[in-house]
Amino acid sequence: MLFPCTRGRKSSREKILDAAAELVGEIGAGRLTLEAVAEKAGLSKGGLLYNFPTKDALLQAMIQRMIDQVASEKEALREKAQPGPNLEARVVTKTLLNICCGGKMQDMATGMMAATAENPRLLDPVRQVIHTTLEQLKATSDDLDAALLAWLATEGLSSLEMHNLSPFSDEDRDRIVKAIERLVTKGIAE
Amino acid sequence: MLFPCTRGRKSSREKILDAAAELVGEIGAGRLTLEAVAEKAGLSKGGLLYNFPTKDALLQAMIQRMIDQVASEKEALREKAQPGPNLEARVVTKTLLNICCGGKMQDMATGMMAATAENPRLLDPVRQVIHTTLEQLKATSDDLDAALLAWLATEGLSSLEMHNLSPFSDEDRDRIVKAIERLVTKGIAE
DNA sequence: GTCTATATCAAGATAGAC
DNA sequence: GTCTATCTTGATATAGAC
Repeated sequence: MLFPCTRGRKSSREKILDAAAELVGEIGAGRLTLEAVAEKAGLSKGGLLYNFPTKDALLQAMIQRMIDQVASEKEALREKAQPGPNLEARVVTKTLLNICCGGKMQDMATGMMAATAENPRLLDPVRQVIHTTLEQLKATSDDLDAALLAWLATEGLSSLEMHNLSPFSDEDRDRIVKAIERLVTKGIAE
Repeated sequence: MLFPCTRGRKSSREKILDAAAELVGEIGAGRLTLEAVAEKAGLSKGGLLYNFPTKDALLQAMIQRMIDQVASEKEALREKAQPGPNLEARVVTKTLLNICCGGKMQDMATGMMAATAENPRLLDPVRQVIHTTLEQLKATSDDLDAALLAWLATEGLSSLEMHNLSPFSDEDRDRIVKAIERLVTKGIAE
């Protein structure tokens, strides 16, 4: 996804995407209205619609930004990754745990939910990413079972956190993250 | 959730809930309209609103029915479960794999998505169930790490399938289910 | 590039007939 | 208990001024 070179301070585009992501978390995906987004971004409805001609365009951009963020986090982690077994799986799980679940970047969640609600086909690019991830895991894992389970457990945790359904305390979560690491390096017991 | 004793053929209520669940899968949660539900259920909008005075009431009933289905499937499986380690975790994962992911009962998914989109607070009862599940796992698991990971992996798979994001073939899925079973009985390797 | 104003439309909900 | 209007609201999108 290309867009004009906007060095310096945040472009309207970015401000709008930020506002939209926050809003979904606050009021729910189904209640995301262009007017509310415009207000939160400090813009009028007309100004918003100059940047994103339709609501679908806005949602699509939210999804794409999320995908790009995940991809770049993944690249960064791949640089620093220790060699060893199930490398790809370790990178994938750590990426998800860093971006989606843990931090402030719950845009991921919210963007996806908004898109799903509005138009399931907007998730097609995500489908593509997930498909590719599976291919890579299959091609490179030393212990595929452990790799898949670690990946799925991460997706599970991330999914619960997305929907604000996570029952885990900080200590619980810490324990889980460590267990996932252990699983992906040591495998399932005989 | 109590409702009138309606032996014999399906009550309007049930037909409406079925229709709503199917519709969400077909057209997306955000496009679930009362009119569409009414039509699919073979009713008019007025007739629908007699049974469920508001859209929230309809969504709430969808959620509750889903919770009840999961609970009763869980009870059934608990009866038949083999004694052994991590029993609760085995019951929980098998329940999820049977109900949510595998079969025809994708109501679960769809109901949840519709509710999330419309009003995140409608998921409160689900939050309660998940919280209780965690408590039970903590109280009864022989190997809590393995129990939690198996549960989360199941949630992850179920979440992908919910959103139609699963990249797994039937063989893949079979392999994963077996791996989850192995994890929950054998644990993580040392 | 952003604003105001407005057209258009569809959705949820109500009232009252049958 | 279900139907057919009808009301009301609010959301997307357009047109054209600044």
